Amino acid sequence: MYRAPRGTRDILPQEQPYWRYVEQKATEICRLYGYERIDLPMFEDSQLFTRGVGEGTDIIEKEMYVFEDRGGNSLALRPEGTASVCRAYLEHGMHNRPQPVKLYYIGPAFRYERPQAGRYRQHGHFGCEAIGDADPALDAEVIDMAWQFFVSLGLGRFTIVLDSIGCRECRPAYLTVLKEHYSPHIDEVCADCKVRFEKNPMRLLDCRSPQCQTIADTAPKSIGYLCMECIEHYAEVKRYLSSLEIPFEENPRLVRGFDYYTRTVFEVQPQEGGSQSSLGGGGRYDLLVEELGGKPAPGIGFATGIERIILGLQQENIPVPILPGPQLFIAHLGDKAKDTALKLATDLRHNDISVIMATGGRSLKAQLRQANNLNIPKVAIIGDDEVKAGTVVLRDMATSQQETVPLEKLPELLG
RNA sequence: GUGGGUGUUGCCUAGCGGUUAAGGCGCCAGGUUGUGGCCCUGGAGAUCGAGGGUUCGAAUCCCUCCACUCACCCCA
Repeated sequence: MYRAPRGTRDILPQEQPYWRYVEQKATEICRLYGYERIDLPMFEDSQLFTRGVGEGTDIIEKEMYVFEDRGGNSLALRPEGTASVCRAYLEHGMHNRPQPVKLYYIGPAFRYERPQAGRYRQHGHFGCEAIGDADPALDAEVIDMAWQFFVSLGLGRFTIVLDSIGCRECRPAYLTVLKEHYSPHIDEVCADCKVRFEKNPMRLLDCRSPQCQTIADTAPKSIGYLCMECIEHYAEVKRYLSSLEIPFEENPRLVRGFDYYTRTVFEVQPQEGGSQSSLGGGGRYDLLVEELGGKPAPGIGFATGIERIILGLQQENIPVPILPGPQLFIAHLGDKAKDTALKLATDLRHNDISVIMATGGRSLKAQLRQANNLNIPKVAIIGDDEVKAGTVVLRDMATSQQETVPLEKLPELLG
């Protein structure tokens, strides 16, 4: 028997209310903040991600679904959305639109990882990006947006963690200092850190291996080596956040898993419970558009994992709206009645009434049982008598009351 | 990639060396005429994750593999 591939799953009807709820909250927040929806391809030229996200990252090195199509092109299922949005920004000349361009997307992302609670190989992403403005007020607005999103969902137990990791000007000097701190101890650190030291020294900081803790704890922090502009930018972001009364926690070791980040980085972390350390995250990427071959344009954005949000909703017992089911079930007895029933179902649907008609030639008893099991509030019963009289018996399933009504009165009785 | 846990019908579970693998939920049907839910009766549905081994005999013991799951790593 076939099964869904490892790390993928079916989102069954009973779970749909959660997805609809999250999507509805996401689109609502985006509407309020003036973000427009963009739908992006699920696969791209794999180079877009290797150049954008960065070659030294886990996502590119071991988690990307790369494949060659029949034309010999190297493509990759998107592991995240930011690179694609930047590509679209360039491809469609969006620098000619009023800046910043504000876009959001909802859809799956793919990473080849060992699945576990809240982690899938295909997972739902909601993200938004503002490209074309370096104003720290925009950083604050994006963080505010993430905050308001989680608040509007009803989630209570989460924290915003904030850091600044410098820019093209100050990062090189910082990395030099960081490497100087590590080089006397390079034999003591874990195997991963030895690689990080060479390929991606920023990542040394968020190693959690016990043998690296002391050295990571005592390592110089990026915020101590920011240039004047980055210091000011970071101070402004924090000032705006404070005036918006967004609580945040600074963590000088927050690094994030993508190479494109500059200056502001942040993460939304659950305070407890779930083993996954992040509900969402984002940051500024002032060099990415340029790195992808465009005229320089700063950007900032964030992305969230929908499965993890839903997990949080379920853990916190947050009720979500139920989705409406059919309003009417049509039961019938006899061939003529069946003809009438089929036509009635169609007429009612034209009047925007959701109808299920019995099929399969079952007894009336069985048809009513089915209506009951489907939780449909009203049943129209049509037999030979009703066909002759041009009526139906309309039964209320909750009260067991029923009355005979003319066919043509049904739309107004149900509408 | 590394480690732990678990695999018996659509779902939950019993059985842990000896008849046709049992029960609950759900599904389907019946309990006289055209009426659901409660109750009663019946039915369908399981190559006991797969392969191999031990044994007169394996769902049950052993080995291998696979899947699921949780955690690490990393991330949404």
